[in-house]
Amino acid sequence: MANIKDVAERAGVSVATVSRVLNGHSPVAETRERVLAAVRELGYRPNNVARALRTARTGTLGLIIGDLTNPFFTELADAVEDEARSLGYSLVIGNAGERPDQQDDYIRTLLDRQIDGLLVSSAGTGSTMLGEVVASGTPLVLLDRIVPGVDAPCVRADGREALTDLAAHLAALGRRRPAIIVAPAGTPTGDERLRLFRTALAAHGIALPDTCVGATPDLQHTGGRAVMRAFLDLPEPPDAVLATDNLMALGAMDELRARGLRIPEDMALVVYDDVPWFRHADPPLTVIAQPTRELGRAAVHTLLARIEGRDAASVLLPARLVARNSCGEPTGRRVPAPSRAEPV
Amino acid sequence: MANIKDVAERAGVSVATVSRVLNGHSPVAETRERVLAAVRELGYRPNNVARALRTARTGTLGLIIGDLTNPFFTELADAVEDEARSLGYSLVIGNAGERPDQQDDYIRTLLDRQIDGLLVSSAGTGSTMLGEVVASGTPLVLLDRIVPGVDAPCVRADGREALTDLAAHLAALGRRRPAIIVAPAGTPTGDERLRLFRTALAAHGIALPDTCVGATPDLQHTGGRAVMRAFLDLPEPPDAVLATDNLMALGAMDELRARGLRIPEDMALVVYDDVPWFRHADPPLTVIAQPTRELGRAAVHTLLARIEGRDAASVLLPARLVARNSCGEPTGRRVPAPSRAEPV
DNA sequence: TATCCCCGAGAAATCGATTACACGTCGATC
DNA sequence: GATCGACGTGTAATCGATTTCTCGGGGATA
Repeated sequence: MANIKDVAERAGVSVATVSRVLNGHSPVAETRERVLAAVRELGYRPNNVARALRTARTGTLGLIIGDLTNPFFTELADAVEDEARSLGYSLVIGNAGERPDQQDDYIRTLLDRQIDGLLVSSAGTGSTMLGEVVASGTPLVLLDRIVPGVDAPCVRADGREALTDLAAHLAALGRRRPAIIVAPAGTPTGDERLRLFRTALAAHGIALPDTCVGATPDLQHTGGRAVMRAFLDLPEPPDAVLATDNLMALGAMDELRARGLRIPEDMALVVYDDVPWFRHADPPLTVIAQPTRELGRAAVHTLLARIEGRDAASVLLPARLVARNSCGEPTGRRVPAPSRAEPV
Repeated sequence: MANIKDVAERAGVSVATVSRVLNGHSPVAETRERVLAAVRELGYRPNNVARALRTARTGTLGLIIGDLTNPFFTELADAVEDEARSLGYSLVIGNAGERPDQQDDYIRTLLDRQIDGLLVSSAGTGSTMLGEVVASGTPLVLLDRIVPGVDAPCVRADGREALTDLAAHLAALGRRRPAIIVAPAGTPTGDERLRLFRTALAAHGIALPDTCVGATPDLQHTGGRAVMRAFLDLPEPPDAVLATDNLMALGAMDELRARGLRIPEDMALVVYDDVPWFRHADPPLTVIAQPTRELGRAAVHTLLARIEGRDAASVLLPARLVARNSCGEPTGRRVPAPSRAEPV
């Protein structure tokens, strides 16, 4: 592979001139043409490793996501990638697999590769490396998940409005015994969703007793299924369930089907996160949709602000209720906002 | 951030010694301990950019996938990532978004970053950069998709056996008018699946007329829906459809539902690629499952072989039919092989 | 006791770019 | 016509590691 020296020789100039031409620093017509011709003829492409060493900028952002096989994170990663790319950065995606140790491992790797900034959807709250990232001065932005004690802006969705709408929706449909499937207590995201849901229900005089709060240690579908099983075995089972993650919802649906129970007749189901196939499910699922792509975009901008030394605050974007048919509602309407047709 | 010079000073040795200790080249007890202590105290971590410049090895592999939001590719990427990671490499994932120009862009970026090797699930066959990769000497392995004219080993699944089983399965269930939804003619993967399916059906005396071959220009669910619509408008609609991609299957299912048609009573449906939620669909879908994780693993090994200068041949792993209920089959059996319980 | 070898460790070259500094040339100004 | 500035370009330092070459000292052998 040709290097800058080869180009310089071929063009009959010094390496400094080549560098200046290529970076648009000061050169003029004649020399410029000779250099560009040499570049073309040799198929020269600058070595980014060398450039990064000298400039201390790699043009690479890191993204750690909770789980590569979770469609919510995938869409998020896709959005981040798009935005980073359009701004001239490339992206290294690290998959934490929902394991804090693997996450720390990955953060270490990315730090060693001298990325310019890091986005993290943290798996759990026990990451020791996050503190080190902040200490090392590498710009850091949290995405989707807060981590207590880590001093970095966080870009995420606010479920208050959507959960308020959901409570109204359920109340209007006569559901009086709601339940929720969440991450274990102590998980900030789970705790918050539980709290907001409970508050929103209270406004309609509906209680959310502790027996109707099911925590899953894993955030997987097996956990969701186990919780649904426990709900159904209750003396007075709930008549509506909010699954706070798409995988847990899958498990819950399996348990319902296994017992021959139908959605929404026997049980209303609402899912957090709008995974593409939910709208094609039978019945189409009522969901709380996070503004995934906007989150990704905002996260990149926030991170770039930090990288460029501007300060950047946390961002909170509203999630919204998308009412389909899994609570008994006629199709294609948003509640309680004015109806809005949804293309299928 | 501390550098090797700081460590050397603190330990009272030269930078060369530090490097040797850290790379295990020739160290001895006493000096070694001093160096390690200094490393610990300063929190030193080697700068990989500098190391890469000197050694011409970045310890990074590139992976270009067709579409980040397609669960098949996600699972593949996850598998590749796992394997690469366990072998001490990190992975940069590039998302081609099924667009050859974006793919070329990405390949360029990765090449500039001096990755040690590249895995590509090519979007289309029109990539001009793939030739350049080969020419540049960067080790290249194709994954899942062949690209004619590119001289590199390819790791992918072989559908012959599965499609043979599928033909037998459909014949046994009395389906006589099968159809297929494929990528447009000229797409190697699509052409091959069509050819193999047709041959397999012929062995049972079943024809696959051209009217029952529907090509979708996009590989998305809208295309799948359009093709299914055309099939259903035929004077004699098919009684079984093979969708050769999970997204196209989604669209096909939408069209069936919109017409009030049921699976499998009114139409048998089989899908290429076993996306996790297919087994939770209603009815659970009969699929042709590719050995995704094995493909990812094999691809990494093949690429490493190339990187280390050993030669490496193409790899072909068998896909298999997983019969669930979408053709009318009782649940949980593989056909025609002996039945095998499948955990749900 | 003298010679040779081996081994550990330092000095310096190196990877390929960017960039501070210095220098020469040219036109403009007084 | 001499001086100054601006401008274009070359020389060389630099980024942080690895690695070659070299040297000094200690142990073994004759």
